[in-house]
Amino acid sequence: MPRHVRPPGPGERTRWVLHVDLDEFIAAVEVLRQPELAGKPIIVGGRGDPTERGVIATASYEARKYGVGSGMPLRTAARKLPEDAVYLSVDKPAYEEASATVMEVLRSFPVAVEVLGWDEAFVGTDTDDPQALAEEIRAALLQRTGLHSSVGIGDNKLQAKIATSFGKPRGVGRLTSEEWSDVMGDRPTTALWGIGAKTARRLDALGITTVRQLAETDTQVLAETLGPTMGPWFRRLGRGVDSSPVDPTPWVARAHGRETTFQTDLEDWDEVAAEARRLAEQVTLDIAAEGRPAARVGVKIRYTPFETRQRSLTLPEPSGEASVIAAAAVELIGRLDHTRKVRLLGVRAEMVSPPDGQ
DNA sequence: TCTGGGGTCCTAGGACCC
DNA sequence: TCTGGGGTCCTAGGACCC
Repeated sequence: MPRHVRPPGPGERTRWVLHVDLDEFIAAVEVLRQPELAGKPIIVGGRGDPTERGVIATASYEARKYGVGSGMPLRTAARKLPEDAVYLSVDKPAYEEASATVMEVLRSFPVAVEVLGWDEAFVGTDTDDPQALAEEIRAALLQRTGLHSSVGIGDNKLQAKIATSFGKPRGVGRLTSEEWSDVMGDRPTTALWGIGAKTARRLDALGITTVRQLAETDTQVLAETLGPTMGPWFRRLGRGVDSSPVDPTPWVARAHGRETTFQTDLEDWDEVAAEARRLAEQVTLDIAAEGRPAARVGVKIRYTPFETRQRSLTLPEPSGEASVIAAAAVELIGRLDHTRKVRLLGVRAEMVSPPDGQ
């Protein structure tokens, strides 16, 4: 396979970037385990009970025909879907295992692999035939995991990521600097990876609605209105420019958190504090597994009516003790508005930086 | 009876020090 | 009696992503 040359080293820019994205990953893993579900509308999310509070993690393509998708409340989805729809709870270990195999397959190619999540990764390569490599990767993934995927080809990560959507499902899309302006120019700014609804609204206020307008806006103006870092970065997004290399360095967690949504709102703040202690213990187990103590502790509260608040503090000294983390969480709970009802509670711990060399 | 759970990164503003 | 300006740390909050 001479055209794939050699694996690029860490931090090295490659000629091509491929973005590999598994199709309906979570639903597809469930079908592998229960083949009789194939072809049915499948919803994975929450505890698998559409009468409970919870949202969709993944909907199968069959289910998406009914207008449901990721992030939609399960109760809303249940109203749109037919009787024979299947609701499943989230089985994290199963997806982690499937994901590990997927990444193993990618790493078996002479490329740099940067993992983005359970079901997607960037691949950096100097091959002279990215299309062939993309097809080879798709075939290898299907053969070795039974899972279908889509691949985007670009000159950089930003382009490759967007290109994948042009290939979905089960195909290969392409978006390079040469095509950027023609393909992306008239699209709304939200078509860019990194611009969501809130930022789009702020850009709108500046008279910027399309990718082309964003690309042509003066850097100074963007820096002044959107911040010295974000402003210029948004402009680069608009131009399809992204110089960040595919980084194969293993991911190191900065923080761990646990949160729960209560099926009925909590009004008793003693119960909220008790729940915070319970979550703090789970977080302590998570960070103990990393082998690094917590430097900061935070809590997140979602009230009813829907409103989110966060509080955090720096510990006097880093600690991996459940009692210390729990006490900090309870202290932070004390700073919140106890006249309100609680629908969600989260506790998180930011860990000290890993020893040297990241 | 809408609106999860896991994260990352950036910014504004105050405190504090020199 | 007046009180600038730079640097750093901390808290709160927000945006975004999968």
